Order: sequence, then C-alpha cells, then structure tokens
Amino acid sequence: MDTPERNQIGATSVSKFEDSPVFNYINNLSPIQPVKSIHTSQTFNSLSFASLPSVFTSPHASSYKESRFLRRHSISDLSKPDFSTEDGSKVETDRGATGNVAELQDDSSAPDGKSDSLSNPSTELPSERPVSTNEEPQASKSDSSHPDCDQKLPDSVLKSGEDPALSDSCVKNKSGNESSEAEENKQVINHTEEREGTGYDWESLITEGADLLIFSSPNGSEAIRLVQKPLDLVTGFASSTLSQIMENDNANLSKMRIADPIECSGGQHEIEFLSSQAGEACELKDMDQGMDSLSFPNSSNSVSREITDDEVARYIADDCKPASNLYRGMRRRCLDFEAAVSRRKNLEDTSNGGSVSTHPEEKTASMDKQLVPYKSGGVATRCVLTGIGLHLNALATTSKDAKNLNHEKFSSERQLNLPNSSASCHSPSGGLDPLLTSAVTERDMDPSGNGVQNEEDGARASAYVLAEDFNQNSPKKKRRRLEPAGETESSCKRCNCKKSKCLKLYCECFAAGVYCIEPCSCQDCFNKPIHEDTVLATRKQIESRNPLAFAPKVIRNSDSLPEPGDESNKTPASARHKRGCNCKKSSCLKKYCECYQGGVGCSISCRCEGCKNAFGRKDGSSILGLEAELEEEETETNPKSVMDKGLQGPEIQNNEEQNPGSAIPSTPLQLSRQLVPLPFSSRSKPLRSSFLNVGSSSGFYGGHKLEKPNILRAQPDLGINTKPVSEDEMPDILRGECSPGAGVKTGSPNSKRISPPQSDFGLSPLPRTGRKLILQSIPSFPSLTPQH
DNA sequence: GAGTTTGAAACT
DNA sequence: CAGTTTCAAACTC
Repeated sequence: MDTPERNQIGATSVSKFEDSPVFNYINNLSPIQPVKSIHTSQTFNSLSFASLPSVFTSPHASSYKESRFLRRHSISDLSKPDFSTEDGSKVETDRGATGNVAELQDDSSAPDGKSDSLSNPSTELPSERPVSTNEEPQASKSDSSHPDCDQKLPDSVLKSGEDPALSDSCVKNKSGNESSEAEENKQVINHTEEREGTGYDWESLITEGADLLIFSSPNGSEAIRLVQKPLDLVTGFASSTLSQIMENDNANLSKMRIADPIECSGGQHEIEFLSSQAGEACELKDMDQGMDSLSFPNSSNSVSREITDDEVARYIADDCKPASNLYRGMRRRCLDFEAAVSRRKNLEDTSNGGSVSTHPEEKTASMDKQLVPYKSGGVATRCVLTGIGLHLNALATTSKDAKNLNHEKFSSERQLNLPNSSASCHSPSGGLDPLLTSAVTERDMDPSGNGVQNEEDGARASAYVLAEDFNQNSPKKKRRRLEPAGETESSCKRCNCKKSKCLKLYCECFAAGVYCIEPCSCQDCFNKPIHEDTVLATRKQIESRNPLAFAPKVIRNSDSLPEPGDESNKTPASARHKRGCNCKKSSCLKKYCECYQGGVGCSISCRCEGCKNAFGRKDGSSILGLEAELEEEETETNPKSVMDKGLQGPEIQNNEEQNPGSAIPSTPLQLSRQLVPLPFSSRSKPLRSSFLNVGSSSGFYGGHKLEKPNILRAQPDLGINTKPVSEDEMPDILRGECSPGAGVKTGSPNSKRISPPQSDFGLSPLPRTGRKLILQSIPSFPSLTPQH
C-alpha cells in the first residue's frame, strides 16, 4: 500500500503543495539544491519566528510541541497539507514532491534507507538524495517503506488514520504539521520499540535527528552549525565509524554538513550510526538530538528506551507531540530544557499565530516531560529538572548550549560508563575536554574566532559564560576568568556542597538545573544522572513549594522585538531580580547580593539596606551613577570585557549577521548574549538563571545556543553594537525599575508575566525603550500562551 | 587553603 | 508571615 498510495498521494500532495504558499516558498528555495536552500529557509523560519514567549515551563508546555511543529512546519511545511490525509505516505510523497522536504524526510526515513544504505552507501547518503531529490524522494520513500518503514510506517499510518485521538489532536493542533508530527511520533515510537530490539533505531533516529536538527537550531544557521559541528566532531571522534561512512559517502557528508540541516540530519544518521560504535560521536550528535539512546545502546539504551516508550506514550497522549525532542533535551542534561524551551519559543514566535496555537496544555505537558528526568541513558540526559528547564532552556537553545550539551553529554555518558565514581562530580573533563575543545574550535571557527573567549565559553559552557562576563567587572571576575579558562567551570557550574547533597537550592548546580560535574567538589552529591529519580523528586518537592524556585532569578526586559535601530533598547538592560535581594551589610555591592551578582539593579522588590548597587539602586536614583560605575568597571575590566566581548564577539557577530536578516524574535538567547558581552554584567551564578532569562543564560549551552539566540534575537542591540549590549543591560537594569516589580517577581512565573503578551510588547515599551521585561526563560512565551 | 562573612534557602 | 537555622558562596587573610 505504502508505495502505490504514496505515489498517488505524492501526486495529490504535490498539487496541494503547489497551491499552498509553502510550496511556492519551497520552490523559491529551489528544489534541486534544496538542502541548502531549504536549510536557509528553515533557518529563516525558525529564526524569524523563533521567538518563543513560552520560556516558562509550566505555563506553556506547548512551546515544545509548538517548537517542533514549527520546526517541522518550517521543514516540512510542504508536506503538511498532505499529511493530514495519510501522514506516512503523504509525508513521503510530499518529500518526494519537494526536494527539500524529501531530503529531510528521507533523512528521517533514512532508517530504512540506512539499512539499505548500509548495504548501499549511495542510497544512504542523504546528500545524494538531495541531488536527485525529486525522483529519489519517492523512491527512497518507497524503499524506506519497503524495508523497515513499511512495517513501521503502515502501523503508524494506520494508527494515525485510525486513531481518532491522534488524528484529532493533530488536526486540532495543526492539521498538516501536527499530523505529520503525530505520524512521526508514532513512527518514532514504533521505531523506539523496534529500536530496542532491532536496528530500526536508525529510522527513528533519522527522523528524530532531522527534527532535532531542525528543532535544535531554531535558527537555521545554528542548526547548521550544530550539525556541522557534530559532524566534524564525529569525524574527529568516530574515526572508525566515520571512516566507514565517510568512505561510503565522504562527499555526501561534506555536502550535508555544508548544505542543510536536513542533509545534516542525514549525515547525523550516519553519524549516529557510527556513534553507536563511538560514544563520542554519538555525543556529538546528541548535542543536536537525543541520540543518546541510540548512540549509547550499551548502558543507557535500556534506560533510554524505557524513557522513550514512556515519552512516546506521553506524546501520544499529549497529541502526538514529538518525543524525540524531549529525549534530546533530556539527554542533554542540564541544558536541554532551555534548548527545548528556546526552540519552542522560537517556533512559537515564528509561527505563533496559527501553528503554534498548539494547546498550551500540550506545551505544559511537554515541559513536564522534559522536566521529568527521563531515565534515558542515565547519561546526562535530563540532568535538568523540570523547573530548571526554563532557565536552562533559554540558554540551552543557543549554540553554546549545544556545545555545553555536548560537554554535558559526554560527561553524562562517561558518568554512565564510569560508575558513579565521582559521586560529587562527573569528570566530564575527559570527554568534555575533547568536546569542549572541538566545540571551542568550532566556536572559534564560526564566530569571531576568539579562541580564548571561545574556550572560556566552552569551558564555562553552561551558565558560566555569563558569569564570566559579569566577573569581568569585579576583581574576582578576573580571577574567575583566569581560572575558568582553565577550569572551564565550564560545562556546568561548580558547587562545593558538603551537606546539601546538591539536592537543594543551596547547590548552584542543582539550582541551575544542571548535574554536578567533575569540577564540582561537592560531597555526597546526588545531583547526578545516576540519581535522576532523586533529583527529580527533590526538584518537584522544591517546585511544589515554590514553583519559581528554579526559574531564573534575574528577569530581564527582553527586546522582545527590539528595534534594531534603537539604541535605547540596547542600553537598557532592564533586568531585575525575581525576588529582589535582602542585603544588609554588603550594600548590594558584592556578590552576596543576588541582584549585583546577576548584574541587575535592585528594584522595589528588594529589601536591601543601604543599597548601593552599581547596576541600579533600589530607589533608582543611582542609575546614572550606575552607568558611570559600570562604564568604569567596564574600563577596568576592559581586558576582561574585551575578552568577554571577544567571547561574546562571535555570538554577537553572529547575531549581528543573523539579526540583520531576520527580525528574529527576541529570544532569551539574545539576552544571554547581552549578558555575556555585558562587561558589567553580573558574573557567575546569577548568570545561570540570568543567562537564561537575561540572556546571559545562554551561557549554558554554550556557544551554540548563544549563537542561536543571538540570531534569534536579532536584537539590534547585539547586532548593532557590542557596546550597546552592555549599555543596554545597564540601562535596562536601571530601567528595570519599571519592570522590576512586574517583571521580576510577578514572574511568578510564567503565567503572570506571560499572560500579557502585551507585557512583552506593552510593558517593555513602557519603560523607555519599550523593551519588555521578560523572564529570562519566560520572556516571550506570554504573548504566545496568551493567545490560547 | 583556612577561616570569616554574607545572605539565600530551608526550616519552624 | 516572621523568626531562626542551615547552607554554601563570596570574601578575607
């Protein structure tokens, strides 16, 4: 059935596509070299639309789904129409119809192809397909269907068709996209099931991989980068497997890398495949996707599988949302959430209107899923807990995040591999190092090429990046930077907990939603992938007490849609501490003060005494003075600031580059960048949360996410000028006053702030620049969710 | 590196 | 909600 119907469907679908604007759009892209063209287009979509208001976990879990939808939409927009009827077949046909889509799908479907490809390298190579996209797609589809897909797809298809719930949900959500996703999800599920027993994993992986790639990189560019990176890494790491693959399709791989996310996906598949052999390679992939299960069949597979099944069920229940994303995020450990969130945001922003419309509930559900630590491969996977997700998510999304993720993944994997040996901390170092280095190199390559900065970023990867920026201001900052460079606080924050077992907010790592890593000198640490259950349970408890416990502490006015030209936007870093500080002796001039630490001024919500916060006093009087101070600090820290900037630089540059083109929605990432660049910006800890929220958050995920965010943000600020960033932050902080109350604390999370999408637009504008105060993670989502 | 200070987090 | 204790980071020496 599959093949014949597919063919027919393909024809019908094609006609539909032609009619659809999407189709036109794709055509414009150019089918032949669809990959690249598509890729860009996708990236565009993601970028342009990327803004996700959603950041908040609770409020709009849908963001996830949406994100995926969006991603897929962007990717498979063409296919959507057809999917409604018969997801599997249509999708394939659609793919065939549209070279790009076909490629993507092919990649996804590749599983079959892989099996085939394994035997037949030519077929495997996604790149090849792309070349002859039109013809091959169908063939590939048919092929895929025949071998493995046939078995799986039929079921999925039938289910999709039969299952009213699924179909309904999909239809409700978004007929085309959702349906397609649902199908994919189903397939994924099936695949996952099969994976356990068989090698079909590839298919699912591919599909997921494609999605992930797309999703992972809200911004096409980022996605590309990520893909490329992983590929590169893979090449580097999984020499053996890669070599094999490469032999088969060196050209293809290269093409894929260069070309499209889609192609990349295909490449990833291969990579993944390889990765199974080489854990590192897998990790790389993991960065982008949730390759963990696949890549780490050994230790983690069982776990991942279990998770996958559960997740799958969840997805199905939710509305066929893609579990792959969740997995991915989870696997990434700490940061995943953020990434997912960011993705969601991006997607929502981009597609907010219709497609995104996905049910908020779904989003929440997805969030929940994410939050819940998937057992998947104990590996690092979900390091992050639910609440954390938000912060992290924002950060994670960035390219940096991806890098971080890689690190994390490695660490996690190693951890898995390694018996808990280090209860206190994982020693990602070994694994991380390579990754980090690779990531760093990549960053360097991509961005400005600030080697040092990049390295630092990579090391700090996680939230630290921001911290570094902040650090610059203070003497310690300098120290930290110096240290960090070597330390790489890297991937994650480091804690030194002795009594809390790293299961309380006392623990920076835990509070940041990150698993403890080697650098940590904690004792009796339970904040490790091995203890996911415990970690999750603890987080839940904490969240039950304080839903915002893991929310970013610093909320910043996002430029939600900062006007590129407006410097004002740049200047104000209207960021506020969520709850405000309670300093009595530090005068808010030391890191003891969370506001100061977060690089934000004190606000009304603060109960500090003798506030002298350089970033902005409670009374707000100091703003000017603060700016001056900040400037001074900057000057002082210049070297550092420069470094930071340099580090940031790449991102910034990217932002600039990207931004100009896309009006990207402001993503948390943007903020993150700001933070990073911000000389004054706070430093370490706050950064974590702040990163996410503020933008510094990006730190986590490392360059990748940051980059994306930047792109997404398209903030004029960053793009326009580096200084502006710092300026922006400062001013924002100062401005923050306006928002502080509302922005920060109100933050209760998500919903409150979110509620008023206006807030984003409306509120922010209120302040001077019109920036909106947004929770780092939450930022945009309000607008999105409110819709519903 | 040890000790002190500080303020958030947790507890009552 | 307020007060107290616990905790770990920030800071000092």
